[in-house]
Amino acid sequence: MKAGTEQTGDNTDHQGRRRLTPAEREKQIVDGAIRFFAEVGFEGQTRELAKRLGITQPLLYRYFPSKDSLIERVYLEVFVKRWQPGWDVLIVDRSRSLHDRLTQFYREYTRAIFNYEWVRIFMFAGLKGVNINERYLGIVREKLLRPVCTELREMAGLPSPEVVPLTEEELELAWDLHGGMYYMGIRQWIYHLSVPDDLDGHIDRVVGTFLRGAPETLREHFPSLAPNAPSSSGAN
Amino acid sequence: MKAGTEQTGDNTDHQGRRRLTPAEREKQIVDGAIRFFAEVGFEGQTRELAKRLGITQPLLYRYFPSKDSLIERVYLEVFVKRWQPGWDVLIVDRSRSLHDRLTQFYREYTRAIFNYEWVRIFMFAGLKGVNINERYLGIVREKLLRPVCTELREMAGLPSPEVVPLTEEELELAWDLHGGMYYMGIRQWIYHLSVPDDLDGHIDRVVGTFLRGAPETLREHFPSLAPNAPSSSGAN
DNA sequence: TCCATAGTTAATCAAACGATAAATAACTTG
DNA sequence: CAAGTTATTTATCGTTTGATTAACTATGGA
Repeated sequence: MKAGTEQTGDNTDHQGRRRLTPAEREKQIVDGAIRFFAEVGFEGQTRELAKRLGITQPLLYRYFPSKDSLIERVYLEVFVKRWQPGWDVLIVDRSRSLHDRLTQFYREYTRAIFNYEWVRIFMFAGLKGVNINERYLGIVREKLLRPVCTELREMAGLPSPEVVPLTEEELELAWDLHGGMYYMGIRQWIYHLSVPDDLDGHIDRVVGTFLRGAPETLREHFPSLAPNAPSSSGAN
Repeated sequence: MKAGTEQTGDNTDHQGRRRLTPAEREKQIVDGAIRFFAEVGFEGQTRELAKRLGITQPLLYRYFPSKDSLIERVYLEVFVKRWQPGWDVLIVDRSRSLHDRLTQFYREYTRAIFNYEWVRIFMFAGLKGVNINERYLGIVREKLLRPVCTELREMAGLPSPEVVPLTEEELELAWDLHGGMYYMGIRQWIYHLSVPDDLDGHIDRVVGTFLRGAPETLREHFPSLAPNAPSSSGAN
């Protein structure tokens, strides 16, 4: 096994030492880091990352002063600008049925974030206790769940939240809808289970099931506020 | 700062070197390891674990030949015997309403597994790619979701799975119910968000919403099999 | 053709980390 | 209480890992 010429590294042709502009190289490192950390978690080693990128470890430190700063950059890249402004208006557009709106929203939403990198990095961040999750889920609550609850009030013929503030119980019902959807991503990218191949049809059925049941649940939850409310408890 | 007597360790009185029976010590180590790994993940260091246990690091290696074997033991302890046999029969007990059964099941189920250790270790295992998750979720699918789908068929007045096999789409609907529930655990123990304080009431509402909507969804999904089926598409 | 600089090679440091061997002290037994 | 067993500690080894440095190489724009 003793070769006359010492084996040079081995990866990526030695001559292929392409010289990228700093901007290109930085992007390449960040993209590679996203994929790498999504796979192995943030304890992944800089040497291994460099190897996968086909560059040397010291070069990483030419672009990022520390591993932590690189991780910070990964967070930024993955989570920023992931909530599309159009979604805000979509949810509250009463010219369309709530079923239509929610179906379209979740089709776009799942397409936007149901991918290996997003789901896993978000979970790693949560387990690590980074504040990013709470911030992001705060957006989900305010821009999605709260509006959905408002629409459900309307659908159920109940007073608007401006008259009777939303309760935690209502928000929890909306969280349940959202959680059922997101759990698909977890099943797929963390538990390695199969998920619906007809995603659009599935979303349609889930939203349909929810919207068929939720208004009645809400009326039960606000017996005194329901339209033509039975004064006390009404049997099924 | 130079003390005459070298400071001895610092934790748990040096003289407190209690000598436990091997069984006691082993249990103490396993319990501590569960809590420790649930918090920091399996990359947590044996020195830190020992410190928290108030013992020295080499002692760990008297009870477990390697860190991996300790982790293996943690898996065993956390996941074994977590599916209670009574649940199997509860789900299919047609002397009670499906609403009752599912409500009781999820009350017991969440009480059994919605805790810091279970939720986090299960997630860490999933991210690490251990086979344990697939095995456990296989049980969930066969012992919970499939039976639930069978009961939904009955409820919707559709043929039993023995006549018309369950479709993936139906199972996905059941996964959605389950996922919505489990997402509560994730929100609480991984994302550090608040969850319903009235858990029983919440479960009741979620199950109610689901059962109110699912039968109709199923009938839509099997238009030709539905009782008094409208031959083609029926408008809402 | 020149030369600024992207990138490599190689070596190394200090701290962290899994694991081991030898020494020590707590408990048991006769 | 003496003797033996073994739970636990002390000290340490070998490796990994984030981070740094110095010297060298070669790409590609002016």
